[in-house]
Amino acid sequence: MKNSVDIVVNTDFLKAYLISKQLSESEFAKTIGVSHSTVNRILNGKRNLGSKFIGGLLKNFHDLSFELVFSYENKLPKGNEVQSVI
Amino acid sequence: MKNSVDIVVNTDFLKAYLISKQLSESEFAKTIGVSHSTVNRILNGKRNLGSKFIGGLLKNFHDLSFELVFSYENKLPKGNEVQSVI
DNA sequence: TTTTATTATTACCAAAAGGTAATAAAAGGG
DNA sequence: CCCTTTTATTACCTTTTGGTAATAATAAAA
Repeated sequence: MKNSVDIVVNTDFLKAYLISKQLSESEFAKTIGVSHSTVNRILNGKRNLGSKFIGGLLKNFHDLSFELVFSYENKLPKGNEVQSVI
Repeated sequence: MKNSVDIVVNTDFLKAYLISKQLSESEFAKTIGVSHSTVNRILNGKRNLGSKFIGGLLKNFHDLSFELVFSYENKLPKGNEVQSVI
């Protein structure tokens, strides 16, 4: 399989945003229409983004634009990940 | 589960775009970094969008913007879909 | 019309994302 | 400090998405 491009979220930005708006992960999750665990895992880098998260966020937080919150990340084909040198 | 928002693609627009650019589904798939079957299923409404499709498209086709190709769709919680009357 | 190549569709399976519910951690109130 | 409430984390399972490969459909060439 060739190189693909995933969408990733700027977690530091989003965490700061939630703090500035005094929103808990659960409140945020409820607003964008996903479960609190989904939000938690995404903020902690344990899950990639799905269409629900992206859509829910952009649809419900009009002060957050795609460019502001998300970016692209090149994913190498299976088995070609960069290995740790340690 | 509450109402969630999915991202959907304007299939008519995208199909017309591919024709205008003389791109087959396979060529398009290769460019955006997903398999041809993924493209086919999305164009025919048999699959929802994933982050790879969205990211691959926006990253590789700079004349296509998020607003131009995608839109939002409210999904009702499981078991609350609108039933056919027939 | 048969053969070959390209394009589109789908069955099958693997990987990833999402939810529920249980648990842990943190914050307040007494 | 103990009890309660809110918030965050994760184990377990279900649903959805993605790829490969097989098949079907279409087109182009001889």
